[in-house]
Amino acid sequence: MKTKTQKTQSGKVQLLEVAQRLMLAKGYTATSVDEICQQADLSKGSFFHYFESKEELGKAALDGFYFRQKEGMLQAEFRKEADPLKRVESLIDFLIQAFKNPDIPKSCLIGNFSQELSETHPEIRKLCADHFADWAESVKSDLDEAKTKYKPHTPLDTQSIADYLIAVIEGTLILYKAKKDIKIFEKNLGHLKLYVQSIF
Amino acid sequence: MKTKTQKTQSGKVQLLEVAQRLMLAKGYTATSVDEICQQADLSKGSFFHYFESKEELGKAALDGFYFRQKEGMLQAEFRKEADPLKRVESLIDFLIQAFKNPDIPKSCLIGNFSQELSETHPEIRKLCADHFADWAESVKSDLDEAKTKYKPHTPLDTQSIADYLIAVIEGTLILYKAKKDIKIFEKNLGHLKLYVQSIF
DNA sequence: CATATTATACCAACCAGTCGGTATAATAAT
DNA sequence: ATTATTATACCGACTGGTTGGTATAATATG
Repeated sequence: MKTKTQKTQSGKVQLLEVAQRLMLAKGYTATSVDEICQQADLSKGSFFHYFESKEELGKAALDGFYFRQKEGMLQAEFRKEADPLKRVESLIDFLIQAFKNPDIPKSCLIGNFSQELSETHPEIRKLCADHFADWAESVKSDLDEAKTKYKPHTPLDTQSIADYLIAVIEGTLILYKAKKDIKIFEKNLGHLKLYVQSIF
Repeated sequence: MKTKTQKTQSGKVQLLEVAQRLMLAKGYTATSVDEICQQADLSKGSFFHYFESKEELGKAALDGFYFRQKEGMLQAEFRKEADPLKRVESLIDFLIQAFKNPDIPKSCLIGNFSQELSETHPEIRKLCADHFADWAESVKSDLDEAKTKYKPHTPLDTQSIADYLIAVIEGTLILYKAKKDIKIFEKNLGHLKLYVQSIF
């Protein structure tokens, strides 16, 4: 019956989870392979059995992070909302609520890696750009639907509005890390929501 | 007459400039004291003559960065604009123009340090929070003036609008580092400007 | 048996920081 | 004015520890 992983997760998954947690908090460079192994209760030999380098682990952690975020979004309740504009507004409300949850890390691996590694790790920079683009695309498709439905008088560049939404989130995370005041999420995302409403 | 430092800058200034440049590009952790010394053409002995630790250098570089940015803002032409609302709009235009200049680094030491060090270096985190607060205060005072002058119908939380402006800038920098497309500044700051106009 | 997983031992390079010392110049004492 | 004292700027070797990474072997697992 208990054929696979009954006591604990596989070594690879464990390493990825620890790496993600540490890198969300301290970034890529300040997170050492040794510390990851320690906290994953595995040896360095195991680490380099699963990942051929720290950078490969970084890429895997980044992909895993984005995949989980995307899954969480797609399966969230607000996605069932029929009206596309309300769906965008609900996305913002969903984020406001999510950031109120103390168990949700106030950090984004894509933003962290983009800031820290864009000049030194070109492949990771590219991955960040791709994930940002994919994220923006999913927002853009709702905005396009809303545009078709509500035909606003002013011309709308939905792509750049989606990018803007991401920038507000990433910037708010940075501000939060300095101030450590959770209210910044509600306030900033509130402004963003008002803006989206104002242009439709 | 020429009593002091006519040929080259003092060692301390040189170290600070190199540190700022490297940390703007690669962050704090990935920038080693050795590399700073190499590029500043000074020995490690000299480094620790001027700074008692790497963290103290980080603080000094952070303060210096903010001071320069603030000076640049205060002396900019748009500050002479009499109308407070136009002054805020001109600030945004000023930033759009500034980011078009290839010589201006597309990076903010306050944002970088906040993201990278907030969990590990509490004193630096505090410094970031203070600088963000000071920056926001300068924006808020213009917004307050505009509020008094134009008496908008909707109630305005000028403090949170100022924070929002900073978040948009910081988030846009992160997006830029991934995408490396300079147009993101004009687009995102354009949305911000529209929002500010819409609420007055 | 063979393959996947884990551990141990090790490495060279690099890390922040220390140390003892020198060269120079400003200041004080004679 | 000359000498003694002190402070500043700087150097480069060195330390203990950490870094990412490797080589090899033990242990599971199928």
